Amino acid sequence: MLRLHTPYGEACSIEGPSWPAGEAWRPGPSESLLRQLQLVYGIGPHTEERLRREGFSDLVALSRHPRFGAEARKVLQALEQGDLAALRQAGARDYELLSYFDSADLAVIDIETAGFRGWPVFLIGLGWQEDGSWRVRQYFARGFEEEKALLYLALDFLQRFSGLVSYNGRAFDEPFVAERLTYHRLERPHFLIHVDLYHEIRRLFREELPDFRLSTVAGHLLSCRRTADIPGERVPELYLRYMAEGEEESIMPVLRHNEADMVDLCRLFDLLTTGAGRSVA
DNA sequence: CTCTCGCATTTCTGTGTCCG
DNA sequence: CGGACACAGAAATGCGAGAG
Repeated sequence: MLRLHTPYGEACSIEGPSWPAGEAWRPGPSESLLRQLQLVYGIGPHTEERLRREGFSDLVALSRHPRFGAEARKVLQALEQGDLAALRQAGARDYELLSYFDSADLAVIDIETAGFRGWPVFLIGLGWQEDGSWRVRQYFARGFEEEKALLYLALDFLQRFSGLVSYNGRAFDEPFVAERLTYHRLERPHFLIHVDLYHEIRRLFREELPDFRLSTVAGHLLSCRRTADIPGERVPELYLRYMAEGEEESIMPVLRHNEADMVDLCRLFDLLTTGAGRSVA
């Protein structure tokens, strides 16, 4: 555990594991987006199927259609220019816009907090790709008084990334951190894309999984079993005990839990984007 | 051209589920 | 406990074909 100095006091960083990443992709419009006729206003599932039967297999073909051609050309232009706002407007999800980003521009994030609302954040796990490898790092606050320094360190590190990857982070991690930044009068960072794997995995594996908690999903899709992991709801209790008693042993299960979540998240990301990550890290 | 009917799409409303 | 999103079903809107 490394003690780091900031303008707002001290916090800690912990270097995590590193392992080979899945194959990188070439940024640009993706094939699957080009085949999505429903990006054109006025086309739903039924019309898309009918158009396909008539031979309009992608947006390029549809651009010659008498009725939908003009609108299809607009979508094509947005695809070529990488106009993320227009593509979102047309119905593209952030996951589908990933192809416009280099994998090195994305940071995976998972936070641990002392409670659900109004409580401080005390641990921020970050994962990223560097030279073809995944790397994981944690920023840790040993007490509530170190939260601002922790946020400063995480923010400083995140500056080099333009996108976020999380699990339920749109609803939890991002608004939670935003609220803590406002509390500490720190500026909120802006990301061009936020891929929330929770919703994507729910859509893709709706029929196959009993529930969609991260541990369940990782157990099924990554064939990994966590030994002696703590459930998330015990995190606040263990952190409060750690602060009261100062015993490093009480917080170790939480640090390991967050690290395991981070590794699982990075590997799930690899699995969805490149099909890699099935092997045990 | 105008009106109407039937179907497809969009919008609205409600419910369930994850995160510590 | 709050908030974002997916999904499902209902209500509203839009479009095109056919008849007068």
